[in-house]
Amino acid sequence: MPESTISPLDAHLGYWLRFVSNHVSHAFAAKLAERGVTVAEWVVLRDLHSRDGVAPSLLADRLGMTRGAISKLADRLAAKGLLTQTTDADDRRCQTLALTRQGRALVPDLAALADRNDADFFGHLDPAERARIEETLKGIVRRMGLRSIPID
Amino acid sequence: MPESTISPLDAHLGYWLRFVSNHVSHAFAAKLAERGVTVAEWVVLRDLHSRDGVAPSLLADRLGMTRGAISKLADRLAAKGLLTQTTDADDRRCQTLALTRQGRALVPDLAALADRNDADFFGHLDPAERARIEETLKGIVRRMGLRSIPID
DNA sequence: TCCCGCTAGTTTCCTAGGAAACTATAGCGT
DNA sequence: ACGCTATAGTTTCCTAGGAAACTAGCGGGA
Repeated sequence: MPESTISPLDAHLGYWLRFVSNHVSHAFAAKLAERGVTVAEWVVLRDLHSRDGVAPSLLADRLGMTRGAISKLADRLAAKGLLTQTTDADDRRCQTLALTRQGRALVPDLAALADRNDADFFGHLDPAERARIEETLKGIVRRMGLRSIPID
Repeated sequence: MPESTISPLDAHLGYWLRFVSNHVSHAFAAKLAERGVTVAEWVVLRDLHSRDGVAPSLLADRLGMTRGAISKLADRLAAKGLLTQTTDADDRRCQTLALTRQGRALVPDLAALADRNDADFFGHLDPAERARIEETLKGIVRRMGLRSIPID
């Protein structure tokens, strides 16, 4: 089969999506790193900020990570003093993750970084174009029944 | 700071980009896995199919990976019999990576999987919308001076 | 010529996360 | 009450890749 009949990598929309998405994430990761936080950690912190006091397994489900990964992630965040892991009194298998004061205080700060990062990459877009792309992406999520919050 | 004034995760276009992009990649990875190949390996194979006989460091540069990572990746592909690593005769520090017959034969097969994967996610899009998104993404790549082929 | 420095590739150590086995606890059925 | 089963979380082992130290080989300058 001749080279010319085989799709090049960049013939796929998925390629361009990943290309941009990777750079957006890496840039964001670099910004977060200055605060000593990873992207996965940010997602957990942001999630807990809205709905504090959550079971690890629920978090795993929402973030599309395994319970094992969440277990370690929670340990790391606890070690940094950003959240607490409390074993439930009535069912000692379960635990509840909650932000510490420090963790809660950090979130707005990190959210500002997220805003800035998004503006860096997409701020120049015509708002209508931006909205159209967002709608298209959400449409794909709906159409394909995609669920997990993206981490990696 | 009240919860309502802090951007939610999904307020960012980068979030939706990553959301879709992750699922596209995971789906593709699953398809490739049936052929015993990873996404990173596919990218190398496809790249070598166009420009065979390439130095690892050049590949590292193009793919935005470290030389160390390419070194291991090349070893894996060589172990699978898909490429050869030849030390250059005139400068014995350098080596040349080239597809084996088997590696070359595999590429069209994998390219078909890539086509199918892209169609699964984006096939339903109005071609004009698709083109517009691709153009916007390429515009960001140009505007920000992004370089590496996306792997992870 | 001999060293110095540069370059190509490798190796080691580290991190993050998945898979699956494992532990502890709860709650049900008999 | 006793066990069986399901559930929550942990741990172990594995993979992939980055960072940086390391090795080998080349070539230039004194």
